[in-house]
Order: sequence, then structure tokens, then C-alpha cells
Amino acid sequence: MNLKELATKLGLSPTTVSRALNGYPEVNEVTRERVIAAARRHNYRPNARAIRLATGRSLAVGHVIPLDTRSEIMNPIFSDFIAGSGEVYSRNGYDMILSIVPDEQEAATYRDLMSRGTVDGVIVHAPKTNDTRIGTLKDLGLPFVVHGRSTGSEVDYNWVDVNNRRAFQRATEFLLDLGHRRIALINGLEAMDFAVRRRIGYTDALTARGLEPEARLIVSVEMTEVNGWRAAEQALAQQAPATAFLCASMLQGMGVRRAVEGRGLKMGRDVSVIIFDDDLSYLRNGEDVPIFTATRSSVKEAGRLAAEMLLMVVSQPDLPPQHRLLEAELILGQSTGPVPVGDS
Amino acid sequence: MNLKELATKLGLSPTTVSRALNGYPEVNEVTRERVIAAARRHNYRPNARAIRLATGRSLAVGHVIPLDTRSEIMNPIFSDFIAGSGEVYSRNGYDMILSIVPDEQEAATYRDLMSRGTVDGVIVHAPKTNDTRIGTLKDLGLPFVVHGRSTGSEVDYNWVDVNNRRAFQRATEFLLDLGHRRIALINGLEAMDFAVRRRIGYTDALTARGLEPEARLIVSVEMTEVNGWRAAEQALAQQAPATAFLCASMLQGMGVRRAVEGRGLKMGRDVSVIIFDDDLSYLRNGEDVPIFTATRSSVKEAGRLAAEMLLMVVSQPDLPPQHRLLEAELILGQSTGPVPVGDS
DNA sequence: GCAAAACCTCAAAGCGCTTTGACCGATGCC
DNA sequence: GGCATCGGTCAAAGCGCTTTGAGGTTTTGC
Repeated sequence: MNLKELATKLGLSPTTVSRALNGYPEVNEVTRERVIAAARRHNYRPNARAIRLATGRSLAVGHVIPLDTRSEIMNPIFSDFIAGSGEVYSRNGYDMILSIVPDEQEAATYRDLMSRGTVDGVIVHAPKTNDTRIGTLKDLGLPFVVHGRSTGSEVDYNWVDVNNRRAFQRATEFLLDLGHRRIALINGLEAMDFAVRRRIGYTDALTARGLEPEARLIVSVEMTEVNGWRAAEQALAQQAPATAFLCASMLQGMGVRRAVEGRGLKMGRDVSVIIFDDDLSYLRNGEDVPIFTATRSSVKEAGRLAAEMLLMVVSQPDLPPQHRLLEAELILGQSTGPVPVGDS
Repeated sequence: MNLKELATKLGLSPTTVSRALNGYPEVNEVTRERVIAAARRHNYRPNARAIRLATGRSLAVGHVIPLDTRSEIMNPIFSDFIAGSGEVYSRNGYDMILSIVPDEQEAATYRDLMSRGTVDGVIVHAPKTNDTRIGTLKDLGLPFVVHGRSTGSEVDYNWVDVNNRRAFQRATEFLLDLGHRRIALINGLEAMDFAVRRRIGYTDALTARGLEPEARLIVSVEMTEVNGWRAAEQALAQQAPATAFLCASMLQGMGVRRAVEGRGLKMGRDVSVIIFDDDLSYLRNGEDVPIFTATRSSVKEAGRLAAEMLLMVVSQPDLPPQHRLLEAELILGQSTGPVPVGDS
């Protein structure tokens, strides 16, 4: 059943039927009712392909997920981000198109999405410092929103980000207040912009108290359990072992916990741990009582906000660059406590 | 730059240019070269919207991810599955469209995708027993491939699945061979078809050795760390505690490990644990030496296979239903060992 | 009572491709 | 030389919508 057939059935022209269904004012309300009823009765659904060609809009949004071909790691936060943004898209009649492409093909992918007219805009994931994608997209004129920010980009752009610096600063201060002085940072890969910001927050907090960040206590690794475990093993084996850990992710935190407990120590008593908690649906930080003390910010919510922002800039191309900075909340769990006596 | 402009520039008709670029034989090779060169030079890319309308094909595939609105849990395996299938799509010039919809809207979503002509086929995720989606899709005539199977479906359909029954049977036998008699099963939610199959494999192995499955040792919970921990806590607190655990997922296994170590026990010596390992990229089971003994099957590979199957049935609609049953491999880790003496 | 305004409705063009059927010159064959 | 064949090219129709500009009818205002 297409528009023409429906129009014939109603004894109207396609024009009128189209207008009636799309809510244009220049059609008689009585006629509109008739049309809508008939459309429902005959199960009419306008062909998306035709609409797209006729309007020149794609009614689709692209998420280009970079796949690091060396590590082959899919970012675990990605599925929750998608869940959040997908909700917004479907509510607004947009499709979400996913492209998973090797790092080096990303620019080409954007060019393609743009010039073939597959999407009306894109979300940029996992920005690096000095990320070249931002310039590429600006040049292309394809509307986009970055999840995160890229230090060093000369141009201004739309982004949704968590205040990573501040979150790690606060977490560090919290540990310092508990008397900890040897605080290990298990960071994500510092090619990622957010990881750099987190490190800055950490060092800022230390230096503000007159402490020198110690290289031996800082690692930058992919955010997996095993990496967390390994880093903790090292930090605990040293002469003056770390008394506290700051982890970039829940998974790393779980690895730290394993290392701590494997040594017969107790988390929260012998060793304190704070994680950054993305509030992933399948990786909850405990239930009523949080396991880990954490700085928390929902990545799903970030997905929602980024999607809303993108739809906004798609429909209003002349808007100035939009920004949204989210603050992570510091939630108290069972993994932190005062530094053991004699260890400060 | 569109086809018409390019044709004018070349002094050819759009027909010829289109044919030259699409590899049709009825165009002179010399002409073809000229056209291809000009297309490259002018950065011509055919408009996807126009191709779709003209050909009546969408060159797109849908993944409909059910979102359980109560638990709001995104299946963590989903991102790796997507990574696998996405690769296949982009290699074949297809787009991947993701819809994340509440359970109850799924049928409507399929109908929509079909009648609006948004996709040429879909992948069905997380089938339940007696899943109604299969009938719906058959009725619609929309090509589809199920990741998993649905017991109770009267019709035949395309699927890619792991032999879950056999995997759990083998794992159970392995534990039995080590002398374990009180083997706890921490299963996924048994609304999911795969979970039912896993339980059957487990009970089959037990009864084959004359053992009665004990209800107190079997739980069916969402596959999170906390749930694994809680289940293990219970199973270990009983009068005759479990000496071994069979877990449906890595996360549950990590929860079990926490419970075991929290009691001062050692995994692999005091308590044995086998997990099902989906080989998720961000949740690797150790590196060179596996942490957990596991039945392993890569969900990313399953994604690849399902995508290939879908593209096949899309292009050849008259094919009989395709099936692909993958066998999980049993890999030996550090989490299993003979039952402690006096505990058999 | 009549022109102007307001209200509905429609025919037709267009979005940028693919594809059918026709055309035409060159070649081959008897 | 004439007929069939073939290779290369094109004009035009269509895919199923939206949207422009025009037209016809009714209402309004004086």
C-alpha cells in the first residue's frame, strides 16, 4: 500500500493525503480525519526510502566506533551509551547507524557517510588529544557531537563530557583526607583525552598538598580486569607500597580487589580503592550499598544527552557550538578507609 | 556532484555512466576507464538514498536489541557480537541499523522496519523459549537470522548458535571426573533459551552418573558479578557446601571468585569453578594462561557468521533454512582441581 | 452584488539513481 | 549486396514520496 493507492482509494490526490498525514495546516480537518483513519485501516506506512530521497534528509544518525585493530578491544561503555542515545533516536523517528571501523579508516568513513547521504549527523566516540576527526568533520560540514573532548583542537565544536579532571581531583583529595600519601593511579590509555584529564586531576590534587606525583605509582593501561590486577600487584610489591588506588574503571577496580585479597589484605581496611564508575547496566557497583567508593557518572545518560544535542544541531545548523559538562558524583562505598597507622 | 553532472562532464548519458561504474558488461572498456577516472577525480559518490529508492533495496540490516525495561540491563555480549557482524556488513557495503526497543514493542518494530523498507533483513537477539518474534518475522516475510535458538518454535528458521547443552554437559562431566559431587549451577535467566539448554546439559551429565540434581545448588539469575557472588555465598554457606561451580558467564565467575576468596578459600584448590567464556574483548579470561577453566566460544565470531548468513538469505530468498551450530572448546585454567579429600 | 480574501485541493515537477527497450553503426556471413 | 548479429550508447520511464504553484470554490467585507 503506497501513497498513490491510498489516495485513489480515498478519491483524493497524493498531495492532499501526504499533507493530511504530515500535519500540514492547509487541509480540512474533516478530510484529515478521513485520511488518517484510512491510513490506519489499510496499514499504510510511508516508504522511508522515498521520503529520504524526496526530502534530502536521511533521518538517520551515525555512530562511528573506532576499533583499535591491535588490541581489538571494544569499549565496554559503548553498549550503554548506545542504549541511551538509541532511546532518543527512536523517540524522534531517527535511525541509528553503527559503523565499526579500524582507526585509520575513520576519516574515510565520515566522508562516505556524508557524501552518500547516509546520515544527517554523527556522534564521535573516544576522542584522542588533538583528534583529527574534529577538523575533518568541520571541513565536511557534517553535524556532529563528540562524546568527550579533545585537547588541542583549535576549533570549537559540540560536545558532551564528564568533568574527568574534577572527578579525579576530588577522589584524590578524598584519599588524601583519609591520610593516604602513596596513592596509585591506574589510568586508562593516555592516548584517550579523558585519561589525560584524569591524570591532571590526580596530580593537581597531589601538588596542591605539596606532594610530588610518583611515576612508579602511575600506570596507563587498557581498562581490563587483568590490567588492574597486574598494576596492583606491582604497586603492592614495592618497598613502600601504595596504600590506595584510583582506578579509571570498574573492571580495573575488580582486578585491584583480586590482587588485594590475594595477598590476604582487606579492601577498605588495609588498602583503599576508588574507581570511576560509568554506571554500566551489566556492571553495577553493588546494589543498595556500593562495593567501591566511586566517582559516578552514567554513560547511558551521556548517550541520551549527546543524542539530543545532535538532533538539535541537525535541525538547527546555525546554532553556536553546544557544550554540556557533567559532574560526577562521589559516592561512598566499602572500599575506602583511613590509612593504616604507620603507613601514612 | 551527482550522476547527471558527471555524465554531462563526460559527454555521456547517465545510463552509460551508471553502467560503467556498476560493472555492467555492455559498456566499452575504454569508456569505463574514462568514467571511473573521472568519478575518482571529481570525488563522485552515488547518493545512497537514490540508489535505495531506485533499486527497492535498503542495503541495510537491522539489529533489534530487546531492552528489558525492568532490569534495564544491556546484554554485555552485544557489543562484541556487533563488532563481528559490523565487519561483515561494511565489507559488503551494508549499513547496520540498531534499534533498542522495550520488549513489548519488538514486534511493532519489525513491522515498521519491514513496511517502511528500512532494512533488508534483521538479526534476532536473545531468543526466549517459544519466542513469538520468529512467527512474526516469518509472517512478515522479512529475512532474519536468530542468534541462538528458540525451543518450541514450530517453524524452521535460520540460526547461528553455540551448542550450549553440550558445553555444559562436558563441563559438568569434567568436574565429575575430578571427583566433585556437589556442583552448583549459576545459570543465566531461564527465560532465555540458551539458559534452559545449559541447565539440561548440566542435569544430563549428572543423571548419566546416577546423581540427582539438587535444587538448592541451582540458581538462575542475571549474569552480573554481584549475582555470582551472592549465589556463591549461599552455596558455600550450606551444610554440605558446593565444591564446584558452573557459571554461565565470566562476570558471575568473578563474583564466585570473590566469595571464595572472601572466605579464605583458594579457587582451584578448595573450590573449582568453570565458566562459560564468550571471549569478550574487554573481558578476557586471563592472557596466556586462562584464569578460569572455561567452555569458550567467541561471540564475535558468532556475529560474523550470523551476518554472513543473513546477507546470504537476503540475496537468495529461496534458500532453505540455514543452521550453524558451533561447538565450545573446553579450555583448562587455574580454577579447577580435584575435589578436596573428604569432600567427595 | 461583487471583488478580495480565505480555504481546499490538485497536477506536475523533482529528488538521483536504475533499468528497459530502442537505436545505430560496425561487423560477419552467405 | 543484403540480412542478421553484435557492441555500444542513449532517451525515457520509474522508484514513492514532497513541494511548488496554480486553480476552483466558498466566505468575507463593503
